[in-house]
Amino acid sequence: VKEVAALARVSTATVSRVLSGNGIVRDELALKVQEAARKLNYKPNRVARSLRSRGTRIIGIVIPDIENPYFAAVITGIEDILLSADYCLLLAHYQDSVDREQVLLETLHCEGVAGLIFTPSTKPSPLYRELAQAGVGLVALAREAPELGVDSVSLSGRQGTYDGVRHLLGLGHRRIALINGPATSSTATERYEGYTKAHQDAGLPVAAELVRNIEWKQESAYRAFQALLDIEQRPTAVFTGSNLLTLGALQAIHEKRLEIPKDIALVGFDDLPWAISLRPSLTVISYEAREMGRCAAQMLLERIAKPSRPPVHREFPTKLIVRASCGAQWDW
Amino acid sequence: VKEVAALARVSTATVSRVLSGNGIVRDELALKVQEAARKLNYKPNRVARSLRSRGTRIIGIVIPDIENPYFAAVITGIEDILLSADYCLLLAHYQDSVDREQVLLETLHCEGVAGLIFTPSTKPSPLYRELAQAGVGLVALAREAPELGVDSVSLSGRQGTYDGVRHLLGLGHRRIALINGPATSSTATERYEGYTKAHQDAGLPVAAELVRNIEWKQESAYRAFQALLDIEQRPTAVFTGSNLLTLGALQAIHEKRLEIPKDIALVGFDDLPWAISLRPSLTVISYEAREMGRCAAQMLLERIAKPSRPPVHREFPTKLIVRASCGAQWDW
DNA sequence: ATGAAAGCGCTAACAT
DNA sequence: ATGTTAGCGCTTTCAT
Repeated sequence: VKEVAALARVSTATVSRVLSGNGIVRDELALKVQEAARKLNYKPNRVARSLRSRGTRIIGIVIPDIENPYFAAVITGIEDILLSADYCLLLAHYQDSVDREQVLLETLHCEGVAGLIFTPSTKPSPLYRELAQAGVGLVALAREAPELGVDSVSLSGRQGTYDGVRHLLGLGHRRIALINGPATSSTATERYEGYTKAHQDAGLPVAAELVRNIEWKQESAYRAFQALLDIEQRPTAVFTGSNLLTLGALQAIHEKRLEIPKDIALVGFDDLPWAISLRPSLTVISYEAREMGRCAAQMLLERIAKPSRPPVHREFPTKLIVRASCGAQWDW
Repeated sequence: VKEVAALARVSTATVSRVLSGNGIVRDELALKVQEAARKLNYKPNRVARSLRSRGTRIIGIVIPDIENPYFAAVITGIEDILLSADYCLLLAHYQDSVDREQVLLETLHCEGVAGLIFTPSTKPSPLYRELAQAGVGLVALAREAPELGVDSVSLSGRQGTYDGVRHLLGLGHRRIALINGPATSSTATERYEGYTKAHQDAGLPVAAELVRNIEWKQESAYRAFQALLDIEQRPTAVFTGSNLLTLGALQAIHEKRLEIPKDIALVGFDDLPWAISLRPSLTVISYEAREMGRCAAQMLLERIAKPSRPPVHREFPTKLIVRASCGAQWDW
């Protein structure tokens, strides 16, 4: 700063005012400062700025699984908004590990992030509350965290599952398997509720043996569905609770040389690029992941600007995209 | 710090020494300090630390496309190493936009990152050089940047493509299409070289009209391959230069009701979870993306520890995984 | 509207 | 081995 100040023949304070956009400076001087800064190729040191002004321009992104294209899309949406607001993104990818989540949250705290967009693991760590109290803006994503009382952006997984299962029911299926995440996961619970409700509304019972709670992993889904295909009264359709689970179920189906949708119909959560390239193409529950990211980012910005605002919630709708795997249409 | 120092009845310097692990302190005192810190729930302010010690513990990750699962896997590998070395990751995802890359690099510079793992767009921005001169450790990933003279971790895309194409050639195919990225991309160039070499080694000519350079996008691949399937002497096989391109080609093939591998055989770059769930399962060129990430992170750590070390390069091998789409085996 | 000066929370250098 | 002190590069009072 000093060099710039010297070159522009002003004080460091003025330089700061010009470059950070705070305070009022005569256009004439401002120009001189900018020119000097350019001439010296001066880049303000953000660390020093953060220290002095007691606040960074860093937002932490806390997510369980970045290899899930869904989260990748969300991140892209977040960037759309936050980068143009001159924030940068600190990635806290905890790889489905609660311990790791804990450690990462502590680091984020130390780094003094201005805000956090987070998808907590099963039960949100108490650290979230601590961060909130420390004045860090929080927005919960995809998984609700009502106990924290923070802004949230979620997905109507219940309705989505309901739509998918009802669609299968409407197609005449009476034994519909549900390959779902762990019972401890709120996401999985939602899916289960939708599944149950669809049966109830149709006046049909749900068969407990057709519901499987497993890890959100392809391999687990593969094994679970293998087993399910071996039971006496094999299901005639399956609803899978996420993209990875769909892939696992698919593996099991192929291995048994079953034909989709003739032998078994399939509807899965999450639409992804490969869903249309599969044969048959996949009937899925789709939603605007990127849009959700944008929304969360926007909320965070507003929260930072107005910390006292009462918490806001927004639920994104899902959409049933009927393709071939459910058997409702013949064109693959 | 002061409060901790007061509670432990030592100086702030001692507190710093204990908590940052530098300097020597009597165990007795160290314990007292740690206890005091815990009691006060004290978290050192990393911003202040960075300012004073002239160096952050932040590493920038510069990548073109986070929605590509390949990059997501690389990031996971990077985390494996860097998080345990107490670094955090600043995500600079430039979404295939050169302008965005530029802006992000500037931000990273201002944030004072200690190092950078980057996959540059076509021609590496001069900012990389600037960063290197400013003492930031650089490791190039996936795309070479020989002009920068920095450490690099790359992939033998040439050999991989060679293997894939030779495999198809060996199966008797003589008209093999190549769906490739833009000619300006070094990745695409490599693929092309492998493709050409395989033909040369087999004493076969390459038909220029079978080679298509397009954007790394599913939609582009779809249209390109649609066109390719309409030409007079239709190709009997196709090699796709990346996962997204494979998906696009698949779409075109399905649309024309062609059967794989009978009507058209397919081998593609990148192995992904869905490759085995497709029918027929995909023959692919595979490689250890996560391992590449680890390697890059390791290199960066070494570079930071020893800035003067001559640049190191490491090329990861690829592996041809023969499944069903190439027609070499009957079991799907 | 501008400048002078203080100080953000730490750690490094120096002194003991 | 520990304490004292200065200062990292900026922004923000407080004067003027």
